[in-house]
Amino acid sequence: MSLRHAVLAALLPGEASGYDLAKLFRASVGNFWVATPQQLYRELERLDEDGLIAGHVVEQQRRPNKRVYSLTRAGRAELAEYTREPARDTFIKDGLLVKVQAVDVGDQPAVRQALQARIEQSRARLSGYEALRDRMLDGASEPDYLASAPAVGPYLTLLRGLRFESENIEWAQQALEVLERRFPAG
Amino acid sequence: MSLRHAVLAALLPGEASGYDLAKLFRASVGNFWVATPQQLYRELERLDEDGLIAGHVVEQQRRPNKRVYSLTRAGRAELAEYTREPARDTFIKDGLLVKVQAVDVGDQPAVRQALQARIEQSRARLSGYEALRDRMLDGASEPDYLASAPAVGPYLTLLRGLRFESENIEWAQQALEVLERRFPAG
DNA sequence: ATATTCATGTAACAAGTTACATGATTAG
DNA sequence: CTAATCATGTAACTTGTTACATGAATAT
Repeated sequence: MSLRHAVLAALLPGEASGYDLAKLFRASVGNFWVATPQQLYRELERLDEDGLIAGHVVEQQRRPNKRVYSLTRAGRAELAEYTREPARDTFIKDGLLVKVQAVDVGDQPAVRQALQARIEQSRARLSGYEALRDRMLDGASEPDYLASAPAVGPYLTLLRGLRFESENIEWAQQALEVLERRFPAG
Repeated sequence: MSLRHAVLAALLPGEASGYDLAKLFRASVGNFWVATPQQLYRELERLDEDGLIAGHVVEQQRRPNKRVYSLTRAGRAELAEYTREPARDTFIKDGLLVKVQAVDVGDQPAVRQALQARIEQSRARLSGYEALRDRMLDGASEPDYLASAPAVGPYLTLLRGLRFESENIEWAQQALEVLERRFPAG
């Protein structure tokens, strides 16, 4: 299990609350590790118990108080250790592909709609990632950024997200074209 | 949960034993749904109980007997129904990306090795998918196949696998180049 | 000789999902 | 005035993982 390492890696750029992490996992980190807020809150408790992160309560006037966590030295060491361990394979589950596999016995219009929805979702994510990249680059060229930035890991994973979503769009469009030729009416 | 639908979809092209399915899920289906043999055996029992698949024992002389399952009418209907249901998002967990995210505090040579291993794994899978595609096409051109084949779903999901693995290779190569420039020594 | 393939399972444990629960604030 | 955001959790239930278990046949 390495939800714990995904959480540690997500905390690398800086401290965050459970709520912040939930947003991060919906946005950028979600590209390579999916987790629900409930999983995150539970994992944060454990990481805190194990001394890999340290939390402190930030009192707020107009908002509920929040507990903000950051990596401890032990947490950083644990992450470094993780990069040395053999990792399990990519783990993917994509219901849309199950639908496409079943399209010949299924409901064609429904499958097309699902493909169309995927295209739109991927476009939205792409925009989000492009905005994130622009914020990271902050006007610099990519080579300059990669040479001078304090860290390149988050940029590389972002690149992967960009590629993955573009790929999704292209494949879904190809699938739609095939289905249109195959079932011209419905 | 739709391991059950992934299993039903995997049985679409024809009957299979638990062992056969385990191989399928390692090979082609594993592109969009990962499952271990244990999960599969358990799910096959349930699907059988629920009447969505039917199994019969095939007695073999030189091999252990096997239980071979095929879709029932109810199973096919369940799959068709699934194509109409709203699906959850892509669900991805990729430890390699966690390592890359952590590369700046981690062990660079280890991360590079992991990237290299991913490239080799993806190349092997690509070859497997290409062989599968050639067997499906059986000498026909893609448009001819798509027009005349009894089903297009399995071909479309295979295309996705091909794209996904090519993509993996390109991204990993890009990441390696970035790391080589960033950490020229180690 | 040794490893891999064929073929199926049980049991204990760990992790993930879903529903429920609360409650103030701010943006539209 | 309604929806979304901020902020965190509990509890019940469903899944998934790992280790163990067996045993013959075939490929190297």
